[in-house]
Amino acid sequence: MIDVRTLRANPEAMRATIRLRRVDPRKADLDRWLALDERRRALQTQLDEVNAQKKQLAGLGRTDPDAARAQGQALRNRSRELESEIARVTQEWQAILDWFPNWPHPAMPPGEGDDDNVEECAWIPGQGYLPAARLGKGFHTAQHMPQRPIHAEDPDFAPLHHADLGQHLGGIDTLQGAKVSGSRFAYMLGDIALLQIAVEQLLTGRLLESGYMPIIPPLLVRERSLYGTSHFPEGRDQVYEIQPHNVEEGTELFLVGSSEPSNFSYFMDRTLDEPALPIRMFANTPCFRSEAGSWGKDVKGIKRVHQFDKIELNAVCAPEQSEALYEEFRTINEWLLQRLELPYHVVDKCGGDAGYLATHRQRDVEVWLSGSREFMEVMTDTDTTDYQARRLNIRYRTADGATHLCHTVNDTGCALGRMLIAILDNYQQKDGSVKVPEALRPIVKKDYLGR
RNA sequence: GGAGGGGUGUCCGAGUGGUUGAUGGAGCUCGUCUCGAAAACGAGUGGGCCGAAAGCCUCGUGGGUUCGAAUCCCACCCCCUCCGCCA
Repeated sequence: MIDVRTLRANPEAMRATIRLRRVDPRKADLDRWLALDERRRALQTQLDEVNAQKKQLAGLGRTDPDAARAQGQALRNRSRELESEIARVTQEWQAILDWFPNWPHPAMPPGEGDDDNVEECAWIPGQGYLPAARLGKGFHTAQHMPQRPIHAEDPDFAPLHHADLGQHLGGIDTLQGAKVSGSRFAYMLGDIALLQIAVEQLLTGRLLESGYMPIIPPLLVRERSLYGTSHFPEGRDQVYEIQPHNVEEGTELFLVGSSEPSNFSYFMDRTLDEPALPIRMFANTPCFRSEAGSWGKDVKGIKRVHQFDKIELNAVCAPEQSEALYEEFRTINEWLLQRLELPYHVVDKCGGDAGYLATHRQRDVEVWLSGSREFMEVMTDTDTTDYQARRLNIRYRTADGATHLCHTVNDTGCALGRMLIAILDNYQQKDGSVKVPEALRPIVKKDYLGR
């Protein structure tokens, strides 16, 4: 949610922002909102006056109740009319306000979709960063990326899709997953499951060294948490809604699609002391997504499934700290991919492709699948400034006693299922085996899977 | 699942219809005292809305009764205790 005072002062800037972010103008109906806002304030002023009179009468009522009663009834009726009218106006006012996006970073690239994202950097194992002159828009650097499985000892073979490779190795079973839970569910077994555990330990170790606080949060949350992080109302169809029959009547919970709402909600309605900031934390949790409307897309394998594990990085901080944390998260993302020796590029997301409404600025880290010759999103780094903190009511207190809204920054530390895809794809060998990345061998304790 | 108790400011804790946004204590801030600190004493100290001021809202949330609600009524949310069940 954005600050209504800033909005009132800059309606044309919001009109431009709605265009930049490609928000449906019927939902983010600025003109309607401005009219409602004016109406709302006028009504509130009237109500304040009536309330002030009521208060005066209440004082009179102590000495002369009959006189107070005579005048009071009319005032009460008037205040009720005003209250119900304000409630009606506020409901619509709020419903529109919910659809206004965060103010974008001045450098957020314009554009409609992923072809308009701007490449910040690209890295290839053994080569390092590509020169800036080779960067472009969208998937521009794909042409410079390896076109054969990069870690294959003999790259002269037709690479396998990760689903086939996983099945061949006996470590990914989508058929039994579908039998047990339906399509888009999978079992991961044995060495491939171990591979995931190894990635978890690699990253977790790094985060602990850097002082990140581990957090194990609830994964079933109330509506307010998802509304607070702005996953609602826009992404409501992407989560599972739980209506339990075996517990208390009327309980309504949602399975989180990311631990971000759970993690930030820990700080909901709290006022933190400034010296405690920034608070950096990470959670390794399952994530549940209904992916409604994506039928037919990426149906093979585990790229798009209803349940996957993810290490999430979150920070609650003071306003002047959020940009630095946004960069810090990127360095951790790059560190992991470089340790795993996976090629990738980082893109600055354009207005039309920059995730949820809370986004002030966002970048994606996309790993290159040298076998499949495509980029795949594995991490998203987002600075939401005070947008989420305002809805969640997360504040901090400065030394002079004043309270201000915090900023929140969040990043995918690692989408584990997709990282497995990247490893399988890039490390596959001619004989159908998969080389284990150096950094994971201490835990996997094998040089190859399937040999 | 059964039975009971309770939600008040940063915290503890009064208040059961009339200047109570709220007694008191702790904490915190400032001042006096002190070489300095502690102690003592004095003053201050929740959040939000509306350009400022005035004013209004806020005692878990929402409704209701009343001239007037923290206080009475209803619904919901949450917490605690005992029993049951369970990892």
